[in-house]
Amino acid sequence: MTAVPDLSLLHSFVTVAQELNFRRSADRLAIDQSALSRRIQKLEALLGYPLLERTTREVMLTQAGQNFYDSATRILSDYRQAIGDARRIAEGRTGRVRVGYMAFAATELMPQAVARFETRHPDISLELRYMRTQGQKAALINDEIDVGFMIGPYDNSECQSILLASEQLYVVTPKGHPLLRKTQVTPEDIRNEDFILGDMAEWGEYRHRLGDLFVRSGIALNPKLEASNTLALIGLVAAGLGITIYPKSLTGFLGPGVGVRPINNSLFQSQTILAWKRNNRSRALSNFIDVAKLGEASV
Amino acid sequence: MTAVPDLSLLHSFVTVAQELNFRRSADRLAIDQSALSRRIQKLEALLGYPLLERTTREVMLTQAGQNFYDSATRILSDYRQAIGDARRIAEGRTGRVRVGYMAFAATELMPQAVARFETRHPDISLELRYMRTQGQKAALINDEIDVGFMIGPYDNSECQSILLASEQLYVVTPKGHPLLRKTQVTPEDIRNEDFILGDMAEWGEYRHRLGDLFVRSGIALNPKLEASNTLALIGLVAAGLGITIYPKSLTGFLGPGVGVRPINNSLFQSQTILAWKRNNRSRALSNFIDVAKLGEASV
DNA sequence: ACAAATTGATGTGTTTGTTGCATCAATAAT
DNA sequence: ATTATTGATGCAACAAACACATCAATTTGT
Repeated sequence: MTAVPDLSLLHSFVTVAQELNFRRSADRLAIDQSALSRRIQKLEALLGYPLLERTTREVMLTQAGQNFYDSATRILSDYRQAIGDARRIAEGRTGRVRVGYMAFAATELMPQAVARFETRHPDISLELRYMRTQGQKAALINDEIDVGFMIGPYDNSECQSILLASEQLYVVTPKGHPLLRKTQVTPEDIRNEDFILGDMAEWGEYRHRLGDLFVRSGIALNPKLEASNTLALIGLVAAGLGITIYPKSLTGFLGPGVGVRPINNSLFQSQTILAWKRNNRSRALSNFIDVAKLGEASV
Repeated sequence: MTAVPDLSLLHSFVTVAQELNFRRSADRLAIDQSALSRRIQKLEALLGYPLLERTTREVMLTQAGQNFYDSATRILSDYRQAIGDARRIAEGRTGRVRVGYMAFAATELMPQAVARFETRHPDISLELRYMRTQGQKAALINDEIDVGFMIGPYDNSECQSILLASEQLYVVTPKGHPLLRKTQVTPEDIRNEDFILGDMAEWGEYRHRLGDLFVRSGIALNPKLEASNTLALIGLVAAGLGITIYPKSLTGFLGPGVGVRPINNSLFQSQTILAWKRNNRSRALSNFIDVAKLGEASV
């Protein structure tokens, strides 16, 4: 590894190269002229070639010195830039937060958090990535995202999370379905309905959560059909092949062919959490979390 | 001006960021672990923000640290590159030599020197500029060229020169001219000839030199015609309007309409020198001079 | 469950390197 | 000829960085 002269030497040289006068340069550097003279000597000794041509009356740059000066100023400037960049990141005034989000947060929670964040922290860039809950968990562990809007709860020693929203689940039925005659339905009401759900690949975590809910309510969850596409799923419901269950935030996006009713049971909630890795000390991230908390569930 | 941490600190940080272990890093840096620990502390204190997250068992980069590391490696790499570039220039292994040349050197001296130089120093680029002797002198003083092939001698305290060639002067006459009956002519033979010379603007230095020669030979130099263009000048000679005087190296480029004879007098020589500024310490230049010397006059 | 090893941090005396002061020789200006 | 200014240098004083020994915290090995 090549010997790399200290920055004090480099800075001294740059000053002398600008002033072409040791005494004035020494004044600017606030050191003695002799010290500066020795610094330049040391620099040249380390490099192994002269940078300055000096007589007792005049100082001028050698060709190598001219070239080195050009490089040195650029390097010092880059260095200061790097220090400033890192400072901005450390202070959270810039940087980047990679945000994962899934469908249930896509309509309200994530957009609102993002909107608040952008006004408060315009210097911090956000990268939004649509990922399902499972993918977000893996992405968090692998440091591919910094924070994720996902279905909760999530217990993992490496991660921390807060509950952002607990929203009522709704049944989605074809238009004219008997359930729509009531203003709200109970778990009992849907015990014998046919269910159409997204397949495990697409709805993995949600399916697990729903399965859990039904077990705890003493109802069997037997999906009659599976659909891998949301539009297709709603289409199947509208076609009268069965019903499905959606969180409230998505009930406004279902089109005209279906009707919705809330499930009147405190268990039938979908929790959306915000999760991040504990060891991620990014200031930008903590800023994002703070902002996202403003929409936190008051439950 | 922002405080700029020393390179030893920067280098230490880069090492730790790579090893993520203080002891191993200290070994690599060949210093004590405690010294390294303090270096990192000092760096962070200078910057004002932490770069590393350390527990007693683990070291990891903060975001600012990661960013700073990326910048730091690039900066160190640029720095080493700059040192190497300047070294190559200092050693004359790269660089640029601006060469001025005039007509008398254009056919042999300059091309041969350039050819030798390009094989020996392929990394050094040459810039060739056609200039007359007077122009070269001004260009040397003004640092517009590094070295010049010109008519000598040249005495100037700022410049140094070596004699490259001293070539015989030839009379150039129309075909069938009486002087051509002799194998060589004397100054006396041309005492009463009509002379056609280039004008002062084009032939300035050469005219001065010729005038000097004629005075020292006791012969008046009365140009009958002046031409500003070399081809026109030779045309006028071929047309029988007079004779002119050329150095040997150019006698092969005169076309069919004229004849040439050497002037049998040791004074009638044209000296071509290589001149450069004394304070030009460019290694590339001294390399060029060394190569050009190989064609030096043995006189 | 307990001892041994490994982590980074810290207290302390020593050393190395840098500085400022005074002065020098060389050169330019007056 | 005198004076002022240039960068370089000898030397003593100082400050910063260092190695050594040790610490508390934590993991590893048995």
